[in-house]
Amino acid sequence: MTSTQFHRISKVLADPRRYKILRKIASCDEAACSVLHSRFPISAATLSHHLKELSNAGLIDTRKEGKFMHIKVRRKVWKAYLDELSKL
Amino acid sequence: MTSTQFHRISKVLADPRRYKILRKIASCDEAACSVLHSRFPISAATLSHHLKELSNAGLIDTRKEGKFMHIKVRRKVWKAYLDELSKL
DNA sequence: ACATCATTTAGATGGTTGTCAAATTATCGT
DNA sequence: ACGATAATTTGACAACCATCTAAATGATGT
Repeated sequence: MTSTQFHRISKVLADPRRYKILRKIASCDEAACSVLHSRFPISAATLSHHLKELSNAGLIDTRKEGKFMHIKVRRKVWKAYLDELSKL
Repeated sequence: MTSTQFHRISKVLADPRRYKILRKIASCDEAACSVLHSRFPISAATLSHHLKELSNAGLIDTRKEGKFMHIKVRRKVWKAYLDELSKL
């Protein structure tokens, strides 16, 4: 894990709502964008923004199926991030 | 660890320089404020600001000895934070 | 009492960030 | 081709944040 990615992940975790979104995604094998939208009291644009931030940080994988977007947590990246933190 | 403290710590870790400061403190048993200041290219006011953020998040303990300030990482809080993250 | 030192606080500044509405894009059903 | 749907992008806005200088505070030495 590069220093750049490490700090990207740290920044992304700074927003409580975004962290909740990440936890929601992590609570199932794969999450649908529309389901996330129905669970969080924010606009579709804001949800899209947060998902982009998570994706840019490398924390999630996304795949499109027709109009629908499916998201899953990249467990290996998450583990690497925790390993890095535990070096403090 | 409360949800509030958890998010405070996450926010505090979002700034790369502040994280470096935390690592520096963690690299020795106890760090002196003046030593930290000599090691980071920021003003004393900015260093003070960052130390206050770290303290408010509960990540460090500070003690005064005359004019000098000494700082150490609260290892138990750090461990609790990592434990929480690993629940994802 | 006064000067010096270490640190903190106050206020200003410029950059960042989460939120929205509106527009846009891509997909699907008719 | 067209309308509806799911999701993204754009631009604006308000709030947040790291940085600075200057001033203030408290401890120390004379």
